[in-house]
Amino acid sequence: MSAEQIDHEARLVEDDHHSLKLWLRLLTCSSLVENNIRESLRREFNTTLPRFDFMAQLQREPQGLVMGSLSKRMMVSGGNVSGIASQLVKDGLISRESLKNDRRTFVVKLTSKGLKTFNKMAARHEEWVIETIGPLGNDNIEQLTNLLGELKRTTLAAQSESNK
Amino acid sequence: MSAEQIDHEARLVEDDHHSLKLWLRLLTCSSLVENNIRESLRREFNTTLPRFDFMAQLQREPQGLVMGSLSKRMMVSGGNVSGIASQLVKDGLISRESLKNDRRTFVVKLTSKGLKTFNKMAARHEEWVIETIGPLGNDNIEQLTNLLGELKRTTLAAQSESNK
DNA sequence: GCAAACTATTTTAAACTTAAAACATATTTT
DNA sequence: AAAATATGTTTTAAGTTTAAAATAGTTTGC
Repeated sequence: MSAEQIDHEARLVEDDHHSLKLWLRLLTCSSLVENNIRESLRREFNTTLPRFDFMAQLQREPQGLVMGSLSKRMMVSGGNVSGIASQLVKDGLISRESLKNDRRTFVVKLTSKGLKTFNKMAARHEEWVIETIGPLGNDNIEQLTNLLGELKRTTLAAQSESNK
Repeated sequence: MSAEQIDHEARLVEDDHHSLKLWLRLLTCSSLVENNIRESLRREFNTTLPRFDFMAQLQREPQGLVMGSLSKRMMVSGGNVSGIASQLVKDGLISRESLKNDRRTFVVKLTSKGLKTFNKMAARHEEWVIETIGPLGNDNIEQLTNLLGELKRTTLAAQSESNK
């Protein structure tokens, strides 16, 4: 393992461009952190990142969210959100009920059990993240956050451009 | 869609910490770019990101790679790599043969058809990435790349720490 | 008022992913 | 030289994810 420390960037050759290098490094970093968190969630709470993410979205919207909105926030397909919701309902962590005025739409909310469970997980989650990212130092963290904010803006702009 | 522009960070509340914010933003950015690339690969070449990634690793190692090494580079399970390899062999894009001295290990290489196919895809891939990330500007790209390099280092360090 | 178009969600079928078990081969120990 | 252990890969079984089709309900245009 230590003999060959390798990852997505390993594919780079000399004349590749900076954008490509940045993209591969971005992918490397987020995979590294993500695999970390994913495994911790499984180990300590026997749950998955998507389920955690789903609950996290609800935690800060006590009035609940509709499925489509969750799909957009989580950036995954509607069918996926639908499946996760079914599981969480079965586990009693969320409620799902249709709206009075539009019976196509469903609103999902954390149950009180769901909220309690989520709070426990969120506390640990933050600890893991701080363990992983914290050593980078506050200045770097802040700079990185700002630059990624720029990247997010330009990426979204490029997307809406191509959807014209 | 434009009415509620939302993503992973939407879960943040005021007193969350900087590390957490950075992690969510990292996830947002890489999901944005990744979904972009993934869809383009499907649309234009009817292939997937894992298959592309697999071939990309081989492209710069003309002498080929063993399965375990690919698994590490791609940061996915061995079984996964094994499945992708089977597909690519079936499509004639890679060859897979066992070593003389150790018949447990398999070396996979791009076939000439595989190389040709990959080169076409890689050229388009780079265009997509440049369209997406390029607008950020060279200075930002370079800074971001460096900072992510730091993050990569500290994350790896944190990991080897916890594996002691 | 009713057909057509649209919207929100779920279901389905196929592909992907994983952890763990199984398999095949190598190396080390006794 | 067995037996035990280690290594590299594949298979398996279960879960996840997606795009597309299906379903259900709503709105619009005539």
